[in-house]
Amino acid sequence: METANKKILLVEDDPNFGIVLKDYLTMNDFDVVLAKNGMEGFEKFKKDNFDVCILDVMMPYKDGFTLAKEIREKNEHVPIVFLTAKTMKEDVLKGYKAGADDYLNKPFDSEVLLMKLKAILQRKASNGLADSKKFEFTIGGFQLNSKLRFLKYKDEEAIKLSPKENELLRLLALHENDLMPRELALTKIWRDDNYFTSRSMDVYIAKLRKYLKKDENVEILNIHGEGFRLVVKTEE
Amino acid sequence: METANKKILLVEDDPNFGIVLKDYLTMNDFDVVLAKNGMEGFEKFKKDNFDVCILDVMMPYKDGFTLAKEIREKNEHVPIVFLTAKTMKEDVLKGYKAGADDYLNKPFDSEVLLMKLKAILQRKASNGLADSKKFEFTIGGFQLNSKLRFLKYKDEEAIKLSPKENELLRLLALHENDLMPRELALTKIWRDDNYFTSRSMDVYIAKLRKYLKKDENVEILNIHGEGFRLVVKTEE
DNA sequence: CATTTTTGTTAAGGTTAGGTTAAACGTACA
DNA sequence: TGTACGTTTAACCTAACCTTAACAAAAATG
Repeated sequence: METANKKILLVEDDPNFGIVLKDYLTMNDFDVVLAKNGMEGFEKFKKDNFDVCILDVMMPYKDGFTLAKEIREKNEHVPIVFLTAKTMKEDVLKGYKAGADDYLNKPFDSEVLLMKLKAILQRKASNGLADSKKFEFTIGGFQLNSKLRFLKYKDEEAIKLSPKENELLRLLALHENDLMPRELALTKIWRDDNYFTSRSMDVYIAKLRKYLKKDENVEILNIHGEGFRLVVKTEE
Repeated sequence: METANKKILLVEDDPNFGIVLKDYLTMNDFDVVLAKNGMEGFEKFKKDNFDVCILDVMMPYKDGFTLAKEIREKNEHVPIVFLTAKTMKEDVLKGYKAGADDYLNKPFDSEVLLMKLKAILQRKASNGLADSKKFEFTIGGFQLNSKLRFLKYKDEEAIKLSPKENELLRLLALHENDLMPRELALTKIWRDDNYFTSRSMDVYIAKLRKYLKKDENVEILNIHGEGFRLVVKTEE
């Protein structure tokens, strides 16, 4: 499981409802930042990294849609959920156009909100869009702890990873089953993209392959000229 | 002509409702393929490329969630909208887990559905999934993943494609059943149009034909002096 | 129907990217 | 000053990729 709580930006102008909802979410292990209007919401958004934004539609100074558009300009992927007083078709369309991920009509069942949040976060996570804060990975029969830099296969003793081994495997894991471009690793880990750093990376790929050999369902494939792909075969 | 209608796969077991909804969507400039159950829906999905899938949740043989999972295995990105009879919390969560993009409760306002579809298509489009970023194709019994550069026939092991093979097949797929002008491939892929590049392209056409031989309903036809045409015969 | 042009196909050749191992290098630290 | 560790560089080899050549077949041309 993930250790760090997910961060939510909640923008709601009704102070009573805002505080109740904030407390409810906090009780359910979210870190909540509450803003009283669109203006304040945008300021707070810029100053932090949020996993989800929950925006009331009807607000003074800056309504939810306008705020959503501004947020989208800063961050293309952060999930946005709208809260609205009643179902108005125009609002629904407007919301989706502003880049909404979901929609809730007030009054709503708080449990439904919770489930939607969980589902959205899970979807984003599995889509690989998050996260610079992810340190623990399951790779087939392996457990990678990227903070403590070790790789453990089933019940065997953990293998210690060097910084480069660790970062490279972590990048691959973040892109599991997808392309991890050569250039990405070189710029992120080696901070330079030339012939020698590239060869160095190949050496590390070889090392990782050696470690991962223990599980035949895990392998690092090369996509010629593009990069590498960490594949985990899921047998039936 | 890039104004081709968007293609929808509609899977709905109630024949009356299915036909009415299909007609309504057709009237609104969508191309709709209707399937009566999950089984049939999956068959039809495999045989074509859709822009959106609308799935009823409650269906005989194969329910909407199972179908959604199967669709996700073939295509990671196609938007999926669920139709469900009533709001059941478990279903909402299950749906999002299966990779839903949206959710509608029956009975629903048909205009709302239209708007959601438009919004979803727009969102996908603005997220850069236009022509230039489309990389998953169904070609008869084949699945082409143009990002990861592989071609998979049914459940056989994926064939790796070289960059040129991949781009060429992708261009052909983008013009499925239509002319893909020689000159287009040469300028887009080879960046030069002369005798030698043209011969090189012919070599690649031969390679692709060899791969595609596995499915006798798929072939690359030559249009003398013009270009090539990727044809997928749909029997029945 | 002979000739030219275009396409189909296979194979050889050259070039570059990647796989792997080992030695060299650098730095921290005992 | 040496040893331990992480990293880079070198070296050698294989695999992947693309082009070119060569010849055959098909289609257009006059």
